[in-house]
Amino acid sequence: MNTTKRTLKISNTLSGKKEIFSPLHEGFVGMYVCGPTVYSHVHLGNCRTFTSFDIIYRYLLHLGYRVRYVRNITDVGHLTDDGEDRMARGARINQIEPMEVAQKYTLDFHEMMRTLNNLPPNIEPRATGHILEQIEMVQRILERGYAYERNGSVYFNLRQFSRDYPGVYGQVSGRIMEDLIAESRDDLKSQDEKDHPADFALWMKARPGDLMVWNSPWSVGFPGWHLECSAMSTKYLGQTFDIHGGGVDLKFPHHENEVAQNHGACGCSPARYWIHTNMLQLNGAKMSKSEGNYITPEQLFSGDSPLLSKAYSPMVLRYYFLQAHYASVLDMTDDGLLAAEKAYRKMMEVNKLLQSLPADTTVYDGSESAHDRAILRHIEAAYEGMDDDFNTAIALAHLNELSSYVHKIANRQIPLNDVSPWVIERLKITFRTFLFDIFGLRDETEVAHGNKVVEGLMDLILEIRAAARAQKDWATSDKIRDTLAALGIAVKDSKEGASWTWL
RNA sequence: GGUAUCGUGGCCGAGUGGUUAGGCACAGGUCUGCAAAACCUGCUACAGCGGUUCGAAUCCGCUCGAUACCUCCA
Repeated sequence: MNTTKRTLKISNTLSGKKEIFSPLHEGFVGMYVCGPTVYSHVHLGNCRTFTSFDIIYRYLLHLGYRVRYVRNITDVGHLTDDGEDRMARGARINQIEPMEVAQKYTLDFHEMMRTLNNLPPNIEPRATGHILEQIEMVQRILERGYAYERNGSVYFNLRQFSRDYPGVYGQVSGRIMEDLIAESRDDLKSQDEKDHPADFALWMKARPGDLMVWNSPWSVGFPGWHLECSAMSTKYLGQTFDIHGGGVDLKFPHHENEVAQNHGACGCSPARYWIHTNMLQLNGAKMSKSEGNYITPEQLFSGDSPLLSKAYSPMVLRYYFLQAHYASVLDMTDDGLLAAEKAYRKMMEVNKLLQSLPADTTVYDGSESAHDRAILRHIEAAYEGMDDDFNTAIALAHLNELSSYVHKIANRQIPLNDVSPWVIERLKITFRTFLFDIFGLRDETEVAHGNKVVEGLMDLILEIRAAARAQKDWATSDKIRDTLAALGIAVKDSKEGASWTWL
Protein backbone atom coordinates (compact mmCIF):
# COMPACT_ATOMS: atom_id res chain seq x y z
CA MET A 1 0.00 0.00 0.00
CA ASN A 2 1.46 3.31 -1.02
CA THR A 3 0.18 6.12 1.13
CA THR A 4 2.82 8.79 0.68
CA LYS A 5 -0.10 11.19 0.36
CA ARG A 6 -0.36 11.13 4.12
CA THR A 7 1.19 13.98 6.07
CA LEU A 8 3.78 12.73 8.50
CA LYS A 9 4.83 14.88 11.42
CA ILE A 10 8.07 14.38 13.33
CA SER A 11 9.27 15.99 16.54
CA ASN A 12 12.56 17.48 15.49
CA THR A 13 15.02 17.92 18.32
CA LEU A 14 16.84 20.48 16.19
CA SER A 15 13.93 22.91 16.26
CA GLY A 16 12.22 21.59 19.35
CA LYS A 17 9.03 21.48 17.32
CA LYS A 18 6.81 19.01 15.58
CA GLU A 19 7.42 19.49 11.87
CA ILE A 20 5.88 18.14 8.70
CA PHE A 21 8.30 15.61 7.30
CA SER A 22 9.53 16.35 3.84
CA PRO A 23 12.48 14.29 2.63
CA LEU A 24 15.41 15.73 0.73
CA HIS A 25 14.59 13.60 -2.31
CA GLU A 26 10.95 12.84 -3.03
CA GLY A 27 10.14 9.28 -2.14
CA PHE A 28 13.50 8.50 -0.52
CA VAL A 29 14.57 8.65 3.10
CA GLY A 30 18.09 8.41 4.49
CA MET A 31 18.12 7.52 8.17
CA TYR A 32 21.10 7.09 10.48
CA VAL A 33 20.73 5.68 13.97
CA CYS A 34 23.54 5.40 16.50
CA GLY A 35 24.01 1.70 17.13
CA PRO A 36 25.39 -0.16 20.11
CA THR A 37 28.88 -0.21 21.51
CA VAL A 38 29.52 -3.93 21.47
CA TYR A 39 31.41 -4.41 24.70
CA SER A 40 28.79 -6.32 26.71
CA HIS A 41 25.35 -7.88 26.50
CA VAL A 42 22.48 -5.79 25.21
CA HIS A 43 20.81 -3.62 27.80
CA LEU A 44 16.99 -3.58 28.02
CA GLY A 45 17.14 0.14 27.32
CA ASN A 46 18.91 -0.59 24.04
CA CYS A 47 16.06 -2.91 23.19
CA ARG A 48 13.61 -0.05 23.56
CA THR A 49 15.68 2.39 21.54
CA PHE A 50 16.20 0.08 18.60
CA THR A 51 12.63 -1.16 18.68
CA SER A 52 11.42 2.45 18.57
CA PHE A 53 13.52 3.12 15.51
CA ASP A 54 12.46 -0.17 13.98
CA ILE A 55 8.84 0.99 14.17
CA ILE A 56 9.79 4.34 12.66
CA TYR A 57 11.62 2.50 9.88
CA ARG A 58 8.67 0.18 9.32
CA TYR A 59 6.19 3.04 9.15
CA LEU A 60 8.31 4.95 6.66
CA LEU A 61 8.46 1.79 4.54
CA HIS A 62 4.71 1.38 4.89
CA LEU A 63 4.17 4.93 3.68
CA GLY A 64 5.94 3.89 0.51
CA TYR A 65 9.30 5.52 1.06
CA ARG A 66 12.44 3.85 -0.13
CA VAL A 67 14.45 4.02 3.06
CA ARG A 68 18.18 3.57 3.48
CA TYR A 69 18.53 2.75 7.15
CA VAL A 70 22.09 2.90 8.43
CA ARG A 71 22.89 1.76 11.96
CA ASN A 72 26.48 1.46 13.03
CA ILE A 73 28.36 -0.89 15.29
CA THR A 74 30.76 0.94 17.59
CA ASP A 75 33.79 -1.26 18.12
CA VAL A 76 36.48 1.28 18.86
CA GLY A 77 36.99 4.66 20.45
CA HIS A 78 34.23 4.52 23.03
CA LEU A 79 36.18 4.93 26.25
CA THR A 80 35.19 4.25 29.83
CA ASP A 81 35.38 6.82 32.62
CA ASP A 82 38.90 5.67 33.25
CA GLY A 83 39.87 6.41 29.67
CA GLU A 84 40.16 2.80 28.63
CA ASP A 85 38.63 1.60 25.39
CA ARG A 86 35.56 -0.52 26.14
CA MET A 87 36.62 -3.28 23.74
CA ALA A 88 40.13 -3.33 25.16
CA ARG A 89 38.75 -3.50 28.66
CA GLY A 90 36.60 -6.50 27.77
CA ALA A 91 39.59 -8.08 26.07
CA ARG A 92 41.80 -7.58 29.11
CA ILE A 93 39.22 -9.03 31.50
CA ASN A 94 38.44 -12.04 29.34
CA GLN A 95 41.99 -12.44 28.01
CA ILE A 96 40.91 -12.36 24.39
CA GLU A 97 41.44 -10.04 21.43
CA PRO A 98 39.44 -6.78 21.38
CA MET A 99 37.88 -7.83 18.09
CA GLU A 100 36.77 -11.08 19.70
CA VAL A 101 34.89 -8.98 22.21
CA ALA A 102 33.33 -6.95 19.41
CA GLN A 103 32.40 -10.08 17.47
CA LYS A 104 30.89 -11.84 20.47
CA TYR A 105 28.64 -8.95 21.38
CA THR A 106 27.80 -8.03 17.82
CA LEU A 107 26.41 -11.54 17.36
CA ASP A 108 24.67 -11.23 20.72
CA PHE A 109 23.13 -7.94 19.61
CA HIS A 110 21.95 -9.34 16.28
CA GLU A 111 20.38 -12.29 18.05
CA MET A 112 18.45 -9.94 20.33
CA MET A 113 17.28 -7.82 17.39
CA ARG A 114 15.95 -10.97 15.71
CA THR A 115 14.28 -12.06 18.93
CA LEU A 116 12.49 -8.72 19.13
CA ASN A 117 11.62 -8.96 15.42
CA ASN A 118 13.51 -5.78 14.55
CA LEU A 119 14.33 -5.55 10.86
CA PRO A 120 18.04 -5.36 10.06
CA PRO A 121 19.28 -2.00 8.79
CA ASN A 122 20.23 -1.71 5.14
CA ILE A 123 23.81 -0.92 6.04
CA GLU A 124 25.48 -1.76 9.34
CA PRO A 125 28.96 -0.24 9.21
CA ARG A 126 31.62 -0.78 11.84
CA ALA A 127 33.85 1.95 13.17
CA THR A 128 36.97 -0.19 12.76
CA GLY A 129 36.07 -0.75 9.12
CA HIS A 130 36.10 2.98 8.45
CA ILE A 131 39.35 4.22 9.92
CA LEU A 132 40.44 5.67 6.57
CA GLU A 133 37.22 7.65 6.19
CA GLN A 134 37.64 8.95 9.72
CA ILE A 135 41.25 10.01 9.11
CA GLU A 136 40.17 11.78 5.93
CA MET A 137 37.47 13.60 7.82
CA VAL A 138 39.95 14.77 10.43
CA GLN A 139 42.15 16.04 7.58
CA ARG A 140 39.26 18.00 6.11
CA ILE A 141 38.41 19.51 9.49
CA LEU A 142 42.08 20.45 9.97
CA GLU A 143 42.25 21.98 6.49
CA ARG A 144 39.18 24.06 7.17
CA GLY A 145 40.72 25.34 10.38
CA TYR A 146 38.46 23.77 12.97
CA ALA A 147 40.96 21.43 14.58
CA TYR A 148 44.48 21.49 15.90
CA GLU A 149 47.15 18.93 16.64
CA ARG A 150 48.81 18.47 20.01
CA ASN A 151 51.46 15.82 20.57
CA GLY A 152 50.01 13.45 17.98
CA SER A 153 46.39 13.94 19.02
CA VAL A 154 43.92 16.11 17.13
CA TYR A 155 41.24 18.17 18.85
CA PHE A 156 38.22 20.01 17.57
CA ASN A 157 38.49 23.78 17.99
CA LEU A 158 35.10 24.66 19.40
CA ARG A 159 35.67 28.36 19.89
CA GLN A 160 36.81 28.89 16.32
CA PHE A 161 33.86 26.84 15.10
CA SER A 162 31.37 28.80 17.20
CA ARG A 163 32.69 32.07 15.84
CA ASP A 164 32.25 30.94 12.24
CA TYR A 165 28.97 29.07 12.75
CA PRO A 166 27.17 30.85 15.56
CA GLY A 167 24.22 28.98 17.01
CA VAL A 168 25.12 25.60 15.55
CA TYR A 169 26.87 24.08 18.54
CA GLY A 170 24.28 23.53 21.23
CA GLN A 171 21.28 23.30 18.95
CA VAL A 172 20.71 19.57 19.38
CA SER A 173 21.07 19.53 23.15
CA GLY A 174 19.64 22.99 23.80
CA ARG A 175 22.82 24.14 25.40
CA ILE A 176 24.24 27.63 25.31
CA MET A 177 27.74 27.85 23.97
CA GLU A 178 28.73 30.45 26.56
CA ASP A 179 27.67 28.11 29.35
CA LEU A 180 29.70 25.32 27.85
CA ILE A 181 32.71 27.56 27.60
CA ALA A 182 32.19 28.64 31.19
CA GLU A 183 31.63 25.12 32.45
CA SER A 184 34.73 23.37 33.50
CA ARG A 185 35.37 20.32 35.53
CA ASP A 186 38.57 19.84 37.39
CA ASP A 187 38.75 16.12 36.75
CA LEU A 188 38.95 16.33 32.96
CA LYS A 189 41.19 13.88 31.22
CA SER A 190 44.15 15.07 29.19
CA GLN A 191 42.73 18.54 29.06
CA ASP A 192 46.16 19.97 29.58
CA GLU A 193 46.77 19.32 25.88
CA LYS A 194 43.62 21.05 24.81
CA ASP A 195 43.24 24.74 24.16
CA HIS A 196 39.89 24.64 25.88
CA PRO A 197 38.18 22.11 28.14
CA ALA A 198 35.16 21.91 25.82
CA ASP A 199 37.28 20.89 22.84
CA PHE A 200 36.99 17.18 22.10
CA ALA A 201 39.29 14.61 20.56
CA LEU A 202 39.06 13.69 16.88
CA TRP A 203 42.16 11.50 16.96
CA MET A 204 43.88 10.22 20.05
CA LYS A 205 47.50 9.23 20.21
CA ALA A 206 47.89 5.74 21.62
CA ARG A 207 49.45 5.20 24.98
CA PRO A 208 51.76 2.29 25.66
CA GLY A 209 49.73 -0.87 25.94
CA ASP A 210 46.77 0.33 23.85
CA LEU A 211 45.60 -2.60 21.77
CA MET A 212 43.45 -1.04 19.06
CA VAL A 213 45.69 1.33 17.14
CA TRP A 214 46.12 2.50 13.57
CA ASN A 215 48.58 4.58 11.65
CA SER A 216 47.67 8.16 10.88
CA PRO A 217 49.40 11.34 9.73
CA TRP A 218 49.57 12.47 13.34
CA SER A 219 50.40 9.39 15.36
CA VAL A 220 49.72 5.74 15.91
CA GLY A 221 46.40 6.00 17.66
CA PHE A 222 42.66 5.69 17.34
CA PRO A 223 39.68 7.84 16.37
CA GLY A 224 37.56 9.75 18.88
CA TRP A 225 34.18 8.22 19.59
CA HIS A 226 32.06 10.87 17.91
CA LEU A 227 33.95 10.72 14.65
CA GLU A 228 32.74 7.36 13.39
CA CYS A 229 29.11 8.44 13.09
CA SER A 230 30.06 11.59 11.20
CA ALA A 231 32.30 9.70 8.80
CA MET A 232 29.94 6.79 8.17
CA SER A 233 26.75 8.81 7.82
CA THR A 234 28.51 10.99 5.24
CA LYS A 235 29.84 7.97 3.38
CA TYR A 236 26.53 6.15 3.11
CA LEU A 237 23.92 8.89 3.21
CA GLY A 238 25.74 11.97 1.96
CA GLN A 239 26.78 15.19 3.62
CA THR A 240 23.16 16.06 4.32
CA PHE A 241 20.49 13.47 4.88
CA ASP A 242 16.99 13.19 6.32
CA ILE A 243 16.85 11.61 9.75
CA HIS A 244 19.36 11.03 12.50
CA GLY A 245 18.30 9.15 15.59
CA GLY A 246 19.55 7.93 18.92
CA GLY A 247 18.78 7.85 22.61
CA VAL A 248 18.33 11.17 24.44
CA ASP A 249 21.40 10.43 26.49
CA LEU A 250 23.45 10.82 23.32
CA LYS A 251 22.28 14.37 22.70
CA PHE A 252 25.24 15.72 24.54
CA PRO A 253 28.02 15.48 23.83
CA HIS A 254 27.82 12.79 21.16
CA HIS A 255 25.28 14.27 18.75
CA GLU A 256 26.37 17.81 19.38
CA ASN A 257 29.92 16.90 18.52
CA GLU A 258 28.80 14.95 15.52
CA VAL A 259 27.06 17.99 14.09
CA ALA A 260 30.15 20.08 14.77
CA GLN A 261 32.37 17.57 12.97
CA ASN A 262 30.15 17.43 9.91
CA HIS A 263 29.87 21.18 9.80
CA GLY A 264 33.56 21.49 10.33
CA ALA A 265 34.31 19.10 7.49
CA CYS A 266 31.82 20.28 4.88
CA GLY A 267 30.27 23.49 6.15
CA CYS A 268 26.81 21.99 6.15
CA SER A 269 24.42 20.40 8.59
CA PRO A 270 24.26 16.58 8.49
CA ALA A 271 20.69 15.63 9.39
CA ARG A 272 17.56 17.68 8.84
CA TYR A 273 15.46 15.85 11.43
CA TRP A 274 16.85 14.60 14.71
CA ILE A 275 14.79 12.03 16.59
CA HIS A 276 15.59 11.12 20.18
CA THR A 277 14.07 8.19 22.00
CA ASN A 278 13.62 8.25 25.75
CA MET A 279 14.81 6.06 28.58
CA LEU A 280 13.38 2.90 30.05
CA GLN A 281 12.99 2.83 33.81
CA LEU A 282 12.33 -0.05 36.16
CA ASN A 283 9.86 0.35 39.03
CA GLY A 284 9.98 4.11 38.84
CA ALA A 285 13.72 4.46 38.95
CA LYS A 286 16.71 4.31 36.67
CA MET A 287 17.92 0.82 35.96
CA SER A 288 21.02 0.33 37.98
CA LYS A 289 23.06 -2.82 38.41
CA SER A 290 24.67 -1.59 41.62
CA GLU A 291 21.31 -0.67 43.20
CA GLY A 292 19.86 -4.04 42.27
CA ASN A 293 17.19 -2.31 40.19
CA TYR A 294 18.16 -4.09 37.02
CA ILE A 295 17.03 -6.89 34.78
CA THR A 296 18.56 -8.17 31.56
CA PRO A 297 16.49 -9.10 28.51
CA GLU A 298 17.41 -12.73 29.19
CA GLN A 299 16.05 -12.48 32.72
CA LEU A 300 12.87 -10.93 31.41
CA PHE A 301 12.40 -13.79 28.95
CA SER A 302 13.20 -16.48 31.53
CA GLY A 303 11.48 -14.85 34.51
CA ASP A 304 14.66 -15.42 36.51
CA SER A 305 14.62 -12.27 38.64
CA PRO A 306 13.21 -11.33 42.04
CA LEU A 307 11.68 -8.30 40.33
CA LEU A 308 9.49 -10.46 38.10
CA SER A 309 6.58 -12.73 38.95
CA LYS A 310 6.99 -14.74 35.74
CA ALA A 311 8.66 -14.89 32.35
CA TYR A 312 7.56 -12.53 29.60
CA SER A 313 7.99 -13.21 25.92
CA PRO A 314 9.83 -10.89 23.51
CA MET A 315 6.56 -9.87 21.85
CA VAL A 316 5.06 -8.93 25.20
CA LEU A 317 8.05 -6.65 25.67
CA ARG A 318 7.51 -5.21 22.22
CA TYR A 319 3.83 -4.66 22.94
CA TYR A 320 4.85 -2.94 26.18
CA PHE A 321 7.01 -0.53 24.22
CA LEU A 322 4.17 0.13 21.77
CA GLN A 323 1.86 1.30 24.53
CA ALA A 324 4.00 4.37 25.14
CA HIS A 325 5.29 7.12 22.90
CA TYR A 326 8.96 6.71 21.99
CA ALA A 327 9.87 10.16 23.34
CA SER A 328 8.41 9.54 26.80
CA VAL A 329 10.18 7.96 29.71
CA LEU A 330 8.68 4.49 30.04
CA ASP A 331 8.45 2.81 33.41
CA MET A 332 8.59 -0.96 33.45
CA THR A 333 6.82 -2.84 36.22
CA ASP A 334 5.74 -6.42 36.72
CA ASP A 335 2.08 -5.32 36.86
CA GLY A 336 2.55 -3.39 33.66
CA LEU A 337 4.09 -6.37 31.90
CA LEU A 338 1.26 -8.58 33.11
CA ALA A 339 -1.22 -6.12 31.64
CA ALA A 340 0.71 -5.96 28.37
CA GLU A 341 0.79 -9.74 28.14
CA LYS A 342 -2.97 -10.04 28.47
CA ALA A 343 -3.57 -7.19 26.06
CA TYR A 344 -1.12 -8.64 23.53
CA ARG A 345 -2.70 -12.09 23.64
CA LYS A 346 -6.20 -10.66 23.27
CA MET A 347 -5.03 -8.62 20.31
CA MET A 348 -3.63 -11.72 18.61
CA GLU A 349 -6.80 -13.67 19.33
CA VAL A 350 -9.07 -10.95 18.03
CA ASN A 351 -6.99 -10.76 14.87
CA LYS A 352 -7.45 -14.50 14.30
CA LEU A 353 -11.16 -14.10 14.91
CA LEU A 354 -11.32 -11.20 12.47
CA GLN A 355 -9.38 -13.00 9.74
CA SER A 356 -11.76 -15.96 10.05
CA LEU A 357 -14.86 -13.86 9.41
CA PRO A 358 -16.58 -14.69 6.13
CA ALA A 359 -14.90 -12.82 3.32
CA ASP A 360 -18.14 -11.98 1.59
CA THR A 361 -21.85 -11.95 2.21
CA THR A 362 -24.83 -11.75 -0.06
CA VAL A 363 -27.11 -10.20 2.50
CA TYR A 364 -25.35 -6.85 2.24
CA ASP A 365 -27.91 -4.26 1.20
CA GLY A 366 -25.56 -1.79 -0.48
CA SER A 367 -25.66 1.15 1.87
CA GLU A 368 -23.05 2.60 4.20
CA SER A 369 -24.13 1.99 7.77
CA ALA A 370 -23.36 3.82 10.97
CA HIS A 371 -21.12 0.89 11.93
CA ASP A 372 -19.23 1.24 8.66
CA ARG A 373 -18.55 4.87 9.36
CA ALA A 374 -17.49 4.20 12.96
CA ILE A 375 -15.09 1.47 11.87
CA LEU A 376 -13.61 3.58 9.10
CA ARG A 377 -13.20 6.48 11.49
CA HIS A 378 -11.15 4.35 13.89
CA ILE A 379 -9.02 3.00 11.07
CA GLU A 380 -8.27 6.53 9.93
CA ALA A 381 -7.59 7.57 13.53
CA ALA A 382 -5.06 4.76 13.89
CA TYR A 383 -3.21 6.10 10.84
CA GLU A 384 -3.44 9.64 12.14
CA GLY A 385 -1.84 8.45 15.35
CA MET A 386 1.14 7.08 13.44
CA ASP A 387 1.29 10.19 11.27
CA ASP A 388 1.52 12.29 14.40
CA ASP A 389 5.12 11.57 15.33
CA PHE A 390 4.75 7.78 15.24
CA ASN A 391 2.32 7.68 18.15
CA THR A 392 1.90 3.94 18.53
CA ALA A 393 -0.11 4.39 21.75
CA ILE A 394 -2.84 6.21 19.84
CA ALA A 395 -2.83 3.70 17.00
CA LEU A 396 -3.06 0.84 19.48
CA ALA A 397 -5.97 2.49 21.30
CA HIS A 398 -7.95 2.61 18.06
CA LEU A 399 -7.14 -1.00 17.23
CA ASN A 400 -8.56 -1.84 20.65
CA GLU A 401 -11.71 0.10 19.83
CA LEU A 402 -11.91 -1.86 16.59
CA SER A 403 -11.45 -5.12 18.51
CA SER A 404 -14.76 -4.50 20.18
CA TYR A 405 -16.40 -4.22 16.76
CA VAL A 406 -14.77 -7.45 15.65
CA HIS A 407 -16.27 -9.28 18.62
CA LYS A 408 -19.67 -7.76 18.14
CA ILE A 409 -19.67 -8.72 14.49
CA ALA A 410 -18.40 -12.22 15.27
CA ASN A 411 -21.02 -12.90 17.92
CA ARG A 412 -23.75 -11.29 15.82
CA GLN A 413 -24.36 -8.45 18.27
CA ILE A 414 -23.90 -6.38 15.18
CA PRO A 415 -25.67 -8.13 12.29
CA LEU A 416 -23.33 -8.99 9.45
CA ASN A 417 -25.51 -7.12 6.99
CA ASP A 418 -24.97 -3.95 9.03
CA VAL A 419 -21.32 -3.88 7.99
CA SER A 420 -20.25 -3.64 4.37
CA PRO A 421 -18.10 -6.48 3.05
CA TRP A 422 -15.47 -4.06 1.83
CA VAL A 423 -15.30 -2.53 5.31
CA ILE A 424 -14.72 -5.98 6.81
CA GLU A 425 -12.01 -6.53 4.23
CA ARG A 426 -10.50 -3.17 5.04
CA LEU A 427 -10.58 -4.09 8.73
CA LYS A 428 -8.77 -7.36 8.07
CA ILE A 429 -6.07 -5.60 6.07
CA THR A 430 -5.74 -2.89 8.72
CA PHE A 431 -5.16 -5.40 11.50
CA ARG A 432 -2.64 -7.43 9.53
CA THR A 433 -0.83 -4.30 8.42
CA PHE A 434 -0.66 -2.61 11.79
CA LEU A 435 0.10 -5.63 13.94
CA PHE A 436 2.64 -7.35 11.77
CA ASP A 437 4.03 -4.83 9.26
CA ILE A 438 4.05 -1.58 11.22
CA PHE A 439 4.22 -2.68 14.85
CA GLY A 440 6.40 -5.63 13.91
CA LEU A 441 4.63 -8.05 16.22
CA ARG A 442 4.70 -11.81 15.75
CA ASP A 443 1.88 -14.09 16.74
CA GLU A 444 3.47 -16.10 19.54
CA THR A 445 0.15 -17.58 20.55
CA GLU A 446 0.55 -19.95 17.59
CA VAL A 447 4.13 -21.05 18.01
CA ALA A 448 3.50 -21.60 21.71
CA HIS A 449 2.38 -25.09 20.73
CA GLY A 450 5.09 -26.24 18.36
CA ASN A 451 5.79 -29.73 19.65
CA LYS A 452 3.88 -32.31 17.59
CA VAL A 453 3.99 -34.97 20.30
CA VAL A 454 2.59 -32.57 22.89
CA GLU A 455 -0.11 -31.49 20.49
CA GLY A 456 -1.06 -35.09 19.76
CA LEU A 457 -1.19 -35.96 23.45
CA MET A 458 -3.26 -32.90 24.21
CA ASP A 459 -5.73 -33.74 21.48
CA LEU A 460 -6.08 -37.22 22.96
CA ILE A 461 -6.47 -35.97 26.53
CA LEU A 462 -9.06 -33.37 25.57
CA GLU A 463 -10.92 -36.01 23.59
CA ILE A 464 -11.08 -38.28 26.64
CA ARG A 465 -12.18 -35.35 28.78
CA ALA A 466 -14.90 -34.45 26.30
CA ALA A 467 -16.19 -38.01 26.45
CA ALA A 468 -16.26 -37.87 30.25
CA ARG A 469 -18.09 -34.58 30.12
CA ALA A 470 -20.66 -35.99 27.74
CA GLN A 471 -21.48 -38.53 30.44
CA LYS A 472 -21.45 -35.81 33.11
CA ASP A 473 -18.43 -37.45 34.69
CA TRP A 474 -17.30 -34.20 36.29
CA ALA A 475 -14.77 -35.89 38.58
CA THR A 476 -12.72 -37.14 35.62
CA SER A 477 -13.19 -33.90 33.74
CA ASP A 478 -11.98 -31.82 36.67
CA LYS A 479 -9.10 -34.14 37.47
CA ILE A 480 -7.79 -33.73 33.93
CA ARG A 481 -8.23 -29.97 34.11
CA ASP A 482 -6.52 -29.65 37.50
CA THR A 483 -3.65 -31.97 36.64
CA LEU A 484 -2.96 -30.10 33.43
CA ALA A 485 -3.09 -26.79 35.30
CA ALA A 486 -0.46 -28.10 37.69
CA LEU A 487 1.68 -28.94 34.66
CA GLY A 488 1.30 -25.40 33.34
CA ILE A 489 -1.42 -26.02 30.80
CA ALA A 490 -4.70 -24.13 30.87
CA VAL A 491 -7.81 -25.74 29.42
CA LYS A 492 -10.40 -23.37 28.04
CA ASP A 493 -13.94 -24.58 27.51
CA SER A 494 -16.18 -22.98 24.96
CA LYS A 495 -19.25 -23.86 22.96
CA GLU A 496 -17.06 -25.20 20.16
CA GLY A 497 -15.18 -27.48 22.55
CA ALA A 498 -12.05 -27.28 24.65
CA SER A 499 -8.73 -25.72 23.70
CA TRP A 500 -5.48 -25.30 25.61
CA THR A 501 -2.62 -22.92 26.09
CA TRP A 502 0.57 -22.83 28.10
CA LEU A 503 0.16 -20.76 31.23
C1' G B 1 25.69 22.75 41.95
C1' G B 2 24.12 24.00 36.56
C1' U B 3 20.81 22.84 32.34
C1' A B 4 16.59 20.30 30.35
C1' U B 5 12.30 17.25 30.41
C1' C B 6 8.40 15.39 33.12
C1' G B 7 4.74 14.53 37.44
C1' U B 8 -2.44 11.91 34.68
C1' G B 9 -7.54 7.41 38.07
C1' G B 10 -5.48 0.89 42.05
C1' C B 11 -1.29 -0.04 38.05
C1' C B 12 0.96 1.12 32.96
C1' G B 13 0.18 4.91 29.91
C1' A B 14 -2.02 8.66 25.32
C1' G B 15 -3.71 13.49 24.97
C1' U B 16 -4.56 18.57 25.64
C1' G B 17 -7.33 25.60 26.73
C1' G B 18 -14.10 23.87 26.60
C1' U B 19 -15.59 17.18 23.54
C1' U B 20 -14.98 8.98 26.03
C1' A B 21 -7.86 7.89 24.97
C1' G B 22 -6.60 2.74 25.42
C1' G B 23 -4.85 -1.50 28.18
C1' C B 24 -4.61 -4.17 32.94
C1' A B 25 -6.97 -4.56 37.65
C1' C B 26 -11.79 -4.05 40.01
C1' A B 27 -17.47 -4.42 40.19
C1' G B 28 -21.98 -6.19 37.88
C1' G B 29 -23.91 -9.25 33.90
C1' U B 30 -24.08 -13.18 29.77
C1' C B 31 -22.27 -18.07 29.06
C1' U B 32 -21.11 -22.50 32.06
C1' G B 33 -22.18 -28.78 35.91
C1' C B 34 -18.57 -25.70 38.71
C1' A B 35 -14.55 -22.76 37.50
C1' A B 36 -11.46 -20.55 34.02
C1' A B 37 -11.56 -18.26 29.40
C1' A B 38 -14.37 -15.19 26.24
C1' C B 39 -17.81 -11.27 25.53
C1' C B 40 -21.07 -7.03 27.33
C1' U B 41 -21.72 -2.95 30.86
C1' G B 42 -19.80 0.22 34.63
C1' C B 43 -15.56 2.76 36.89
C1' U B 44 -13.69 9.38 35.21
C1' A B 45 -8.02 11.17 36.94
C1' C B 46 -4.62 14.93 35.68
C1' A B 47 1.56 16.49 42.33
C1' G B 48 0.66 21.00 45.76
C1' C B 49 -0.17 26.34 46.07
C1' G B 50 -1.03 30.86 43.56
C1' G B 51 -2.06 33.55 38.82
C1' U B 52 -3.97 34.46 33.50
C1' U B 53 -8.87 33.21 31.14
C1' C B 54 -15.85 33.27 30.09
C1' G B 55 -13.44 28.46 30.90
C1' A B 56 -7.05 25.01 32.74
C1' A B 57 -5.37 18.87 34.02
C1' U B 58 -3.66 21.63 29.41
C1' C B 59 -0.75 28.61 29.59
C1' C B 60 2.45 31.47 33.56
C1' G B 61 4.97 31.57 38.53
C1' C B 62 6.56 29.19 42.94
C1' U B 63 7.11 24.64 45.94
C1' C B 64 7.84 19.48 46.19
C1' G B 65 9.17 15.00 43.55
C1' A B 66 11.21 12.02 39.34
C1' U B 67 14.40 11.38 35.22
C1' A B 68 18.20 12.81 31.73
C1' C B 69 22.58 15.49 30.48
C1' C B 70 26.82 18.43 32.31
C1' U B 71 33.90 15.03 27.85
C1' C B 72 32.55 10.40 26.14
C1' C B 73 25.91 4.97 29.49
C1' A B 74 20.42 3.88 24.14
